[in-house]
Amino acid sequence: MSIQIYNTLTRQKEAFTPIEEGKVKMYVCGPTVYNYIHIGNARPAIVFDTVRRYFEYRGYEVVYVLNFTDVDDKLIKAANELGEEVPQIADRFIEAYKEDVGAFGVKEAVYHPRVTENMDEIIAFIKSLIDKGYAYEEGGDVYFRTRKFNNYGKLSHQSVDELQSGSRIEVGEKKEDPLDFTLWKEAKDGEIRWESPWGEGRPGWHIECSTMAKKYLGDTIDIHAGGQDLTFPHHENEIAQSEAHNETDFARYWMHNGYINIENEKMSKSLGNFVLAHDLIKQHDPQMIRFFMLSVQYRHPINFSASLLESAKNGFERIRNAYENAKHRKDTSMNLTQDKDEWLEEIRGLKRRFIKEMDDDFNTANAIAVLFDIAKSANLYLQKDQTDEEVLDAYAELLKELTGVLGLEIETTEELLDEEIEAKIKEREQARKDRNFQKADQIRDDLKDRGIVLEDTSQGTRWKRA
RNA sequence: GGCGGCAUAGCCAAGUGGCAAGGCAGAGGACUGCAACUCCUUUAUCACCGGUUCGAAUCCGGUUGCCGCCUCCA
Repeated sequence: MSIQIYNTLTRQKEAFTPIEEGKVKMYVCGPTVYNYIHIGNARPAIVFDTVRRYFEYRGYEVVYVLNFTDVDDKLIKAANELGEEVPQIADRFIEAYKEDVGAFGVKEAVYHPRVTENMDEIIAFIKSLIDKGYAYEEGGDVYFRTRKFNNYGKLSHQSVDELQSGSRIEVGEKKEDPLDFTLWKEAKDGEIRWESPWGEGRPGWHIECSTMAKKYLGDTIDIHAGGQDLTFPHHENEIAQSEAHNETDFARYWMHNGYINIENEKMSKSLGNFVLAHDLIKQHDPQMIRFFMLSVQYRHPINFSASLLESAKNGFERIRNAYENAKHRKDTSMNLTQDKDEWLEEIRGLKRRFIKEMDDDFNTANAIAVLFDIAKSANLYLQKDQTDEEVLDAYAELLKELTGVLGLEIETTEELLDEEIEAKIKEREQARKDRNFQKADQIRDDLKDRGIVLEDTSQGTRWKRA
């Protein structure tokens, strides 16, 4: 069974077949780095990181490219407001992006190209489009001749005429046609600029992705991904540019993630109702946030609220508990062989289910449901009077392996306790033996205040961090 | 106006023809010195109306409500 991907281009799930055996060339539209990212920006980062991890789990090499838009109108505006230069701002927020997204367990891309580092390629790309008649220069700007590209609208499933009727016609535009879009923009006074055959200026937004995808991945890539709102016009324009230029298909599979809503309203920087990832990870376990995001199918919208986060926290805790319980029980486990094989077969079956769910368009919601079933199964096994080390290991390893595929870190207690706390726990155990429960409870309360939660099991007392 | 999405238990959320997954919260019980963890039990006329079918949450037609894109946006 192969991996199925819902392709925006065809509006259906398709079996994934790579261009090159065993390799996935994947381009994800990255952020414009003029501010900290909000959690809506974090969703594609997390979702497509999970896609990447799953491909890798299934044995593919993934060439993962995520670009940074480090020059555009918003950056220029931010620079003016803050009294800084564009490159300074870009550098700062690229670092912030990597830090925030890293907290969510997102791996670094193989390539993180920046617009300003690919200016020669971008200019050459535009020049070639002009040579082919797909673009024209007008007063220092360069525009793409949209109607000349016959397949325009194939991704968003709109005809050029329908788009035309809905489009705004700006007064004083230099465009031949309202549907044409900017490839190169003439610099205004004081704006950051690059030399070009059309005078000093900077690239339009869409051209960077076409150029950098080609440079790092080739004329045709396997997967192009981004937020739903990029479908039109951004991705549609990329297709027009790239296919006009390369004269071949640009991307075989297009993936788009749904929005995050706040109070059922779209969150966006322009609406001002956003939650910055940077702030959120100070208040909540970022791993739990990732778990929350993956608990919904990536194409569906997610509503965001404190109570939903609380619910996710408790759910994630359940999976972590099962893992810790299995590991803890192992210390006192005996090796028994009677029904070992049945349990190991059960464990293999659960793993197959996880893979089956992920194969179906990365259905992380169902994959997480399987994680809960593994936790339940492990907990049931742990109820037995006697357990087998191999089975306990198999449960713990499976939980670690599959949470890892989702980019979730299940380990919570790498740090060892200091001696004082260790001594307190021993002291309490003695108190319990002496049936001095008042003292025992006192110690437990004290440690709880210090963030250490104690649990008494039939195999002895164990602790975890709150 | 064009294109598209969504409506499933108190909440979240899977499920595209065959007795409605899973989680959170609640209630009751077991275990426990008490807790915690865990286990067991427990809650759905799948927005509405009509149709196709032996059989529909799922397919078709219609209705209502909410949302997105068509303009910078993940």
